[in-house]
Amino acid sequence: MPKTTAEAKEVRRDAILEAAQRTFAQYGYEGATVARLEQATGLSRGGIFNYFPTKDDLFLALAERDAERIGALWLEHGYEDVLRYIDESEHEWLGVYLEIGRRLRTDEDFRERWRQRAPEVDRRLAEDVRRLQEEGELRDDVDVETLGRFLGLVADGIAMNRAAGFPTPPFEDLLLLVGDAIGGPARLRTRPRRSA
Amino acid sequence: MPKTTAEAKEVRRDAILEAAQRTFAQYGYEGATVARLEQATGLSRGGIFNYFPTKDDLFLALAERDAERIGALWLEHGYEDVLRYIDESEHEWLGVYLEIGRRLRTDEDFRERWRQRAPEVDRRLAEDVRRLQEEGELRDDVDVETLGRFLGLVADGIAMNRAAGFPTPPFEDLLLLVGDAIGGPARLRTRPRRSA
Amino acid sequence: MPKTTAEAKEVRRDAILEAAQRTFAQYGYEGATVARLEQATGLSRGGIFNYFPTKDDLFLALAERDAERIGALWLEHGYEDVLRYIDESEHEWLGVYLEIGRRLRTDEDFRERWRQRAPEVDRRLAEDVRRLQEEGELRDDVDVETLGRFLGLVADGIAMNRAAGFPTPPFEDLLLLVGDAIGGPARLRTRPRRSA
Amino acid sequence: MPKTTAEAKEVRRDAILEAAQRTFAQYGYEGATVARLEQATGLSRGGIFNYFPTKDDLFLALAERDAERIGALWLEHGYEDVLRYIDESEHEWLGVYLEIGRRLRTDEDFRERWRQRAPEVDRRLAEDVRRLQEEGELRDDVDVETLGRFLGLVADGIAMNRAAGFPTPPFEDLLLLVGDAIGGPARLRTRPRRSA
DNA sequence: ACCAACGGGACTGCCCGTTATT
DNA sequence: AATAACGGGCAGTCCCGTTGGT
Repeated sequence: MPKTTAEAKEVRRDAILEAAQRTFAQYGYEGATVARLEQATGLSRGGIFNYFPTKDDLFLALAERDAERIGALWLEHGYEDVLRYIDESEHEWLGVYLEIGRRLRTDEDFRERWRQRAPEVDRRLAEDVRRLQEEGELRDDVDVETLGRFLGLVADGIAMNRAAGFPTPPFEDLLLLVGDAIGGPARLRTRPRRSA
Repeated sequence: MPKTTAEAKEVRRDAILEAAQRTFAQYGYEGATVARLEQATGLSRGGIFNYFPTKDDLFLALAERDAERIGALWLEHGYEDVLRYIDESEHEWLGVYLEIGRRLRTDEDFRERWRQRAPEVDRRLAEDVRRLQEEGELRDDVDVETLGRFLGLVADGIAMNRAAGFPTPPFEDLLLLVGDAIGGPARLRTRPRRSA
Repeated sequence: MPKTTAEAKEVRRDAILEAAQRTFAQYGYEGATVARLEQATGLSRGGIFNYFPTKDDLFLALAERDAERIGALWLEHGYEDVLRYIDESEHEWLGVYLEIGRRLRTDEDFRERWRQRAPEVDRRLAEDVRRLQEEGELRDDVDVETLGRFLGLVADGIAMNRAAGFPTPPFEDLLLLVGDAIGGPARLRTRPRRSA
Repeated sequence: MPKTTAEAKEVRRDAILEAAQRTFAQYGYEGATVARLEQATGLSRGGIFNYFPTKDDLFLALAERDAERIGALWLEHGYEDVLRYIDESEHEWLGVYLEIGRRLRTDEDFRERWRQRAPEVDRRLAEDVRRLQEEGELRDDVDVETLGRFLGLVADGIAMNRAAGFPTPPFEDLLLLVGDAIGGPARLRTRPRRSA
């Protein structure tokens, strides 16, 4: 008979993840010392490591959660909402997003663990982009995979700049530019000179 | 009379920077321990710290060098070559590029030191983009600053993906997409359906 | 009225001791972490610490139990059976035996607690050895205390070697050697050259 | 051009070993924390770990040094002097000797590393015992290997008891007993009753 | 009686920068 | 100028024992 119910444990776990999110984002992986994690979570070493055996595991859990969220957002609301989400995100959120890429670069073990993550979402994303192209929403003189990667790349670029505190383009303009980049074949873009 | 001439010293300094470049890129700032820097440079602690009082100073020098290079490339050959340069860059190079952004996010001191860097290049870059727009190379229904930022953002996105080892779009396609995004008002893009 | 009877409690306590025996023997005192004790006993922290307030107390109880057992064996069956018992003992058993000696060396508190243990058995052992000498079973040109200590010393030596996994002499040979070392005055040992 | 000469380095290394010897002996392997090693050596972490990459390596070096010393003593002066050496040894020395056995029991990695130690000495020891037997110094109705193991076993027993602070037999008596145990075939031991 | 969750201390190894030395 | 030795701080993690809870 456990001390608390399973849900309560889940709640606690999420609270830890949430606090860790802020800490990793603000200080980066190495800068997010266990002492800071303790402070952010309000728990002590024993408490935190009861849920995640290692700082690395904690980070990985965080990373997976974020990847899933983004994937779901894309599938349910389309890429525009993903870009908007990233654009509007708190500084804090993006830090972890970028740390994932960073650790993929610099940490071989992490790279391996990440590879073993469920690739289901990725597959469905690719499928979704293909569907868009077939429906004429996307240009067809460029490979659909290329279009998908371009969108991902723009998302990363937004994240990086926002997280670094640099000003990013107004979001509606950004959508316009991206739309013109990937837009469907029929769309003849004779844009009126703007009266600025 | 000094044992080595001033130029010889400069050569040595550059060699250190070059070796450090690889190390920082591969392991990230924290992962690039002084021991690894020793190994990469072939020098010993004393040798390195003789030229750069601190690991942090070494990194800052590296970052500034890179920023200048990119700026010069843009001014001399245009944004397309910048994108191409980044796209073709060795994995190693990009690491440092991204570490700069990261430290801007997570390290307040670094942020401050970076801010004091010569903003001259940035000003000239902005001016260059404005010129392009006036010459009709860029669309005019969107603010010129927005266009510049969009380009920067795409560059960052490319860097991030290439550095993480993800596949990036074929470069010519990428140029096409970006061109369509920011291209001039006269350019009516009636693209032929491709026969795939 | 208690949920379990006093005997049941004793049974449980013994089960814990038994499991702890294996764990201490295999990993040594420090290596026998509470986590491993949990696993070995099948209980949880609460369960264990309910019977023994401290890991240290658990070990002390174990040590005392063993000392008593050895003492009883000696008194009831003589030193030869003690040597045989040690020689035949499982690797696991001996570990604790040796850990006692070790902690006597390195841990002052333990030394003090051990000293307060009942010295009754020791006294009776000494008496038994004296009796043997008086009956002519032991040589009399050497102090009886010396003989007792020699036997103890051999026992320890056997334990140490067996526990370390080193091969020990065949037991019957061992008895022969020890017998010749301590044997009575009348026994003239004209040993035939063996035909090897 | 190194900071110090090679000999000076060796001297320093030995000084560390000497200090570590005391610390390991007094507190045992786990109890000999790096902090205590720092205090005993008068060096700091950086200093110690410059000579031995790991606490474990330090201990292993110590263990090997001791094993060699004992082996050399046996080969040059015979087993009697080995027993005497152990018997007269400082409490401090023996601790390490016993810790070796202990770690052989409880630490698999250590066991493996120890196995890779040069077995040359062991071979020569075995040879030496065989020679003694052939010269009639040892009894021949017992396998020579058994005799060697018996001696080792007695040595361990002495070490254990002395290190634990227990009184051991007077050394001359001990030699007498051991001599009678392993002594040559011709020696008829009709011992006179002593006049106590 | 027993359990999981948690607190907090301590250990080893690493890491950066300084210092004696050549 | 360059080296290797060294100092000292600190991070992650393990570990023991306690506490809230059933």
